[in-house]
Amino acid sequence: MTTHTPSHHHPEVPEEINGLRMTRQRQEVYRFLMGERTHPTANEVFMRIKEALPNVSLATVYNCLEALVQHKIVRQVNFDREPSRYCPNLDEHGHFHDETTGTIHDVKFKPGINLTDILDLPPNTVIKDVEITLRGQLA
Amino acid sequence: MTTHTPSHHHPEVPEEINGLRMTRQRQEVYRFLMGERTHPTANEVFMRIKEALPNVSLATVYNCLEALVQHKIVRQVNFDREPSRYCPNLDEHGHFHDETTGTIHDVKFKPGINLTDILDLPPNTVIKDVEITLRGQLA
DNA sequence: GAAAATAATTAGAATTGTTCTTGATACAAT
DNA sequence: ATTGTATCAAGAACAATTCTAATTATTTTC
Repeated sequence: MTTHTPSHHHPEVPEEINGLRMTRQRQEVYRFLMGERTHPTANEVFMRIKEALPNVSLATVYNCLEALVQHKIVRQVNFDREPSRYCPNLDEHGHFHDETTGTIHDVKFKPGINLTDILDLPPNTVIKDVEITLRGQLA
Repeated sequence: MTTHTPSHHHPEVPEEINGLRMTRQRQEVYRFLMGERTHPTANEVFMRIKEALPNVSLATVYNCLEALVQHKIVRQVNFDREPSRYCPNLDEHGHFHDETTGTIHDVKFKPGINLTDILDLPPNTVIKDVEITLRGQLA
């Protein structure tokens, strides 16, 4: 028996994350995203992991990304109507879209800031998710 | 000559707003949006103004909306990958998407709050546009 | 005011990002 | 091993939007 049996070795990526079975395809998607600060699109992920997994399909990349997002392993980020991008940073943060270079930067909140402190929300509002996107340029 | 000549009457909607010629179609789109608090989609605008303008096309609605957005007469709002919605409120504000009812509410900032006060932006950043969207429920 | 130039509109085709369908594979549980 | 369940691949389908080409309105120029 020359092939690895998952339970008999020490993998780079755990077999399961947040209850999601980490198949080979999901591992590749996950590993690539973790090493990226560029917020790649599904297609960019696809192009990249094809190097390691030549038979992977774009549909599978979409499936993997959806699974990772649903299990809160990565975040999906949308800018206007552009293709969705994916972000390994799970901390609460916003995104700054630099118009001149087209790059996207994570934006942290200043310490001690609470969204509900600054927004005039109706009472008894349960916020499940916040998305803050900024567009502009680095002068 | 029984038809109106634009320069001879007092229209409900001015002939021009922010340098944009207000054609009949644009007027209908604009007037409908101004009376709506529901952030309609392009298709909803289309369905509605067809009542007044039966020959209007969806492409025209898209053209009108784009023109109105580009001239800063209305705002385009995107929620995840859902169809774009359009908002007549030009004040800086966010949007709360109530998951239970599917409705969208404008969210004001508390007075005196400046986005740059709470975000840890890189120096020399010129912000052209901010989008804040919240998802959750009114418990 | 007519003619020419420009802009807006329409209908439908095309495009794009994403999702769905189907059959094949892999994996897990019995 | 056998059955059941999950995942995957390939390509078709889909939905929102944009584009194309032809037509109609409006503005400008004479």
